[in-house]
Amino acid sequence: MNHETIKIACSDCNMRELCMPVGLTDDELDRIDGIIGSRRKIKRGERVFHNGDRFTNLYAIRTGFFKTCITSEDGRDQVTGFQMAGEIIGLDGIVHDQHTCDAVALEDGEICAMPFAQIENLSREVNALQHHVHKIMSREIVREHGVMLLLGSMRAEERLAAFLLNLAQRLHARGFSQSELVLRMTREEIGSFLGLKLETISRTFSKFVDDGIVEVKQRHVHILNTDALQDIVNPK
Amino acid sequence: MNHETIKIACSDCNMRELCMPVGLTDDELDRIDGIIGSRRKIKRGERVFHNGDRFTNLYAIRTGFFKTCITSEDGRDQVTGFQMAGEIIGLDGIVHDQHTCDAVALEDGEICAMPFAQIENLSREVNALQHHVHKIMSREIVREHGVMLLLGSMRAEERLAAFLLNLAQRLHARGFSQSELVLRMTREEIGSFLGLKLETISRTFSKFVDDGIVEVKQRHVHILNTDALQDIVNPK
DNA sequence: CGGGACGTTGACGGTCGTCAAAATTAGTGG
DNA sequence: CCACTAATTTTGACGACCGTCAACGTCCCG
Repeated sequence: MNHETIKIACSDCNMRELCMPVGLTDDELDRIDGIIGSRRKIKRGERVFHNGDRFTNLYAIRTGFFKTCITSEDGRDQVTGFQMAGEIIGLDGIVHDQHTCDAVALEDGEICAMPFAQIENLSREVNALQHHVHKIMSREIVREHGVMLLLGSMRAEERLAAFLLNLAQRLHARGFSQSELVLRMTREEIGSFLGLKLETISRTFSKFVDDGIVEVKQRHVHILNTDALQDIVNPK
Repeated sequence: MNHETIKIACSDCNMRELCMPVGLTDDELDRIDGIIGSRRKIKRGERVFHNGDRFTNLYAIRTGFFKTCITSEDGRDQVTGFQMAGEIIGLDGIVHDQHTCDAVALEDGEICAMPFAQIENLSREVNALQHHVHKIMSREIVREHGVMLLLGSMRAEERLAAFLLNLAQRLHARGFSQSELVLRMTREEIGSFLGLKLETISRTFSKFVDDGIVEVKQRHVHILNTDALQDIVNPK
């Protein structure tokens, strides 16, 4: 193991409001700090975990941008999500003590490894932590319902519009601009997530530009008309 | 409330291996019995819960066949899953104390309501229950990853073949035939789940019949060639 | 027996995938 | 810093797949 690891505390982490339950006592917070095993730097392209890896940790993203993807037997690939600071990855591994997807860094970043056995131990004593873990898993289930709606019933323009609005909203919640965003993934990865081919992503971007809804320079996207995007997602 | 409710015990339930962790002591099993609030009969078409309902219970299906579906603002509908005996529904409600989908019975059945607050209480003391709850949620996340792969990358024939194999396998695990199944849902509901229109479902069934892979009489499906279905899902 | 829900089939068109080529950018090593 | 190669993106032409619309058939239940 040549990963750089640093001992760190949630209490110092500016992502705490995103990862952690609110209203903890100092004592509870200290105890949660104790289960954060290590902070690990991840380089672009590096995998946090891989399909088939033994499951031991959940990972909280401190910085950076990640994707999770599954590969079917015959080599089909599906991006199941893009994750950013404050989000938790690895929940797929619990059921069979083994990860069923890959988590890959799309840019350099840092993650906190949290041994799941310790999370279970501590959540028996800290009710807020227990409920928080349940909420995180439930949130992921609800998020995936939304993706199923997108994949099952939306057309290409609707999918891309929904995708851009979702990204912008999540970045905004982290203090970034609501209208300026930098895509950390390729057109192919967007396409894989949205169930479309990269050419369709490219064409749809071009159409949005023609319609004056966004400006696109490479991976820099400037949303000029949020309402128009919203109307595309939810045609009245 | 005019729902018929019956006090019931997990220890008597023949679905126990499916709902419950294994290796519990008698004492632990008794305590889990204690949180099963009521057994409720559900008629075909009746809703177990509805989008917007306050979340208080998870529900274990004892008998019957159910669907869960979400509706978007503009009225789009997406079936997010079909559930049968031994499966748990309601996990979507945890994150916001409110259900975000509908659960509807596709045939008469019985469910066990399990107050989630009591599940949390007891799982602080019974480790096997705690871990079981985590596994159930993780299993649902992994299942949805599979649906995303299906919706994102498969063609109509592949989707329907995967759907039939999945149903047959789950029914087989419950002691039913591996090759004979009765669909409890309409073509439209299958289509909604698979991201296809009902006409496409009907046409694809017809094609499978022409190819000698299945026999279809209404909702009765006889799988004649499982390998052929498998080859459709996973073309080599 | 009649009405309504459900299912099947056909014709046609639109959306998006496929294939190909060119343009632009990023990455690498000299 | 520059040259060169690989990776990514854009755009076009064409066709396949599936959606839409319509008509008809079947089953179920009162």
